[in-house]
Amino acid sequence: MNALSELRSRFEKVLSELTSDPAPFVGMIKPTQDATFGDFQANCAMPLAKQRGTNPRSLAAEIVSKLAVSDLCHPPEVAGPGFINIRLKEDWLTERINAVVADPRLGVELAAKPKRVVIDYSAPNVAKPMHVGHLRSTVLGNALYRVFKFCGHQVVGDNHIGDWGTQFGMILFGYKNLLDAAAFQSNAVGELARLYRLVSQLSTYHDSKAELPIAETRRSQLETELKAAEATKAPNDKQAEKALKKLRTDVAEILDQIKTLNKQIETVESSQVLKALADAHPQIAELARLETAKLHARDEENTRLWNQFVPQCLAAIQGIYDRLDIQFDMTHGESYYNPLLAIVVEEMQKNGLAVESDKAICVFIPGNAAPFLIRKSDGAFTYATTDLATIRYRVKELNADTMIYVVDTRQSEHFRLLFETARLWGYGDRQFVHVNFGTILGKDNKPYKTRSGDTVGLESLLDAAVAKARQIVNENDDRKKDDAGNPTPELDDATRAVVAETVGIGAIKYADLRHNRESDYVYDEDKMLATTGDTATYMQYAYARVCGIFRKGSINRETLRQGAGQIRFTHPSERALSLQLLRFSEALDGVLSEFRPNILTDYLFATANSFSTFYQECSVLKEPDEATRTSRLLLCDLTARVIAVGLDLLGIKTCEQM
RNA sequence: GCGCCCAUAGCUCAGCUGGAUAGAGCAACGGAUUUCUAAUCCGUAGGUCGGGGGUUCGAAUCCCUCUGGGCGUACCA
Repeated sequence: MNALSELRSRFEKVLSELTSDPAPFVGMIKPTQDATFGDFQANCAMPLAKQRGTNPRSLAAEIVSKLAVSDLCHPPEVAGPGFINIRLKEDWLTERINAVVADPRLGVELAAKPKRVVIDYSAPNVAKPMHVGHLRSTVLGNALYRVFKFCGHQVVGDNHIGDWGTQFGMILFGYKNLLDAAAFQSNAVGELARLYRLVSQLSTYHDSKAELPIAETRRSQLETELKAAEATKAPNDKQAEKALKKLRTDVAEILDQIKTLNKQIETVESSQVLKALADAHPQIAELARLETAKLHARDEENTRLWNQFVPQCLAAIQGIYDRLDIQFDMTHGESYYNPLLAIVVEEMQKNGLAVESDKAICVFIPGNAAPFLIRKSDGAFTYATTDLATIRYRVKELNADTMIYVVDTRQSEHFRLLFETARLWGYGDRQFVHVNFGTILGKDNKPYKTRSGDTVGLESLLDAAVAKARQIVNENDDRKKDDAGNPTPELDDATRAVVAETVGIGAIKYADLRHNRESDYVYDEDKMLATTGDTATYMQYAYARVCGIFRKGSINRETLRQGAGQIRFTHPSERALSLQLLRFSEALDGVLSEFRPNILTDYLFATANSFSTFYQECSVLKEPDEATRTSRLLLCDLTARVIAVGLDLLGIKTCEQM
């Protein structure tokens, strides 16, 4: 048990005498923000005194007097308006840290009540190559997957790929009408991706052509309105001021839209080849939709092509997963649930949850303006239907009690409606969580795109980061010198390549995980691969430095751990590092209770920092006193294990040597 | 129009179930190197937590309001 939960359980005994619901007050015991107040502080006396109408300081004193904690900390002190400050005893700390040395789980207990969790993450579309938009769901979801698993929960990682939608119809249409057979022969997936882009581009072109005049009409309308409003506006009329502002924004927006439309038209019309194709296929969007419908209706040819394409696309995606070290327990795409959809809709209509409206079948949830649409007016099902069928499958077949969706925050409304519908449908006893996250932005603070406006492919992103990492690895290794100042590079070419891959991929993942998931963040390669600061590299480097100690001292870490040596404190940095290492499980608890891996990145950064300070202050191999040397070696070993396991839980790898 | 989210140091961000002088990293400035890997460490400076009001012993955190931004808004997922 970690120090925090130990303290909390001791406090709970006392607090339960003072209140019928001690839980929120127990939660007010936290690590101190400022080390001068000790290691932990309890803030519960003030609010509890308010509740009981007594004096907070004397209540704090009363709590302290009843508290049985003399085995683990110094007598708690009451400070300020009623804070209780706690400093752990060295004896207790050394006992705990030595226990953790012998613990392969590093002091993290398995969950007492394991949950049956399904985590739905990554979910790319097979029709198009993975791009920057898939990064967060993949990285965040996999980190949560790993932490849940490590903490003893039964986890199913499910990749709910898009293999059944409109996009696939575009591929089918493209394959039948626009195929470059030679290209398909040499690189099938690449050609399918090109076809998707092409069909998508051509149908956008026709849409834009149709929309442009409408937008122009709207523009002149708005501009007229704006002029009139400007002319008639009385000074100091706040209402009119506001309306005017709104009009100006509207005009700016419509101009922007017209610009986009013109650009899309221009792109096609500036190319003779594209223009000819566009003219040859005026109904392309509709025909592509028809292909989708035929697929759904089990058309023989489309089914055959689907069976041929999907495995190839999946194999291509798998290449990226391998490189990112991402695993799933199952990959059930949308197609998997297709047979269940009609039943779901029928059932929901029968029990009155869903009704027909404008020829579509909808679930109306009170308090929500938009209905939850489970069948379109043309008879096709939507992703809402699929998601409902998926919930039923996960409950019935996988026995899930918790279902986690790692999906962009822009889909919040969908999940609110989905979860509410699921509750009405009879799954109110299950926990549903939308682990939402923000957008990855470019340096212009707009969604990250290439200069020409295309989405950025994930593969090229990885390649760029790894190439940059390779430069850094080269520079660093070439800089190494012996005492006489002669260069002594340590890494051969193959090793440098491995280190670069580890550092480059780690940098991307860490940059994603360290931010509060709900915030948007700016993708900045220079920053994530900076050789200084809060980056994966910093922790990977700390780990490599520890490994260097063992390598140089020819020390076997297993033997060391099983020896009779003990960790003891001879320097403040040893105590600080030990306390930090003992907080590992607190960090993991935090990740799971809030679904926030950034709590773990914070912890690991603080740990590596703590280690770096210790490393600076305390020599290990050169330490003459053998007991102290062994103590420090044990501390090094434990630090390395915590950092390596912690990074592994984030899906980030380490190198013995950098 | 309706709804959701955001605004914290020069920059990028933590902190948000209310708690002690608001924290990191980068950048700036000053120090540490006969190195167990300086891809490091130590220190200094930098903030009316967007503005205003309210609740409270106490507010970056909760409520109201204003301003500025982002996103979503029934048949794409």
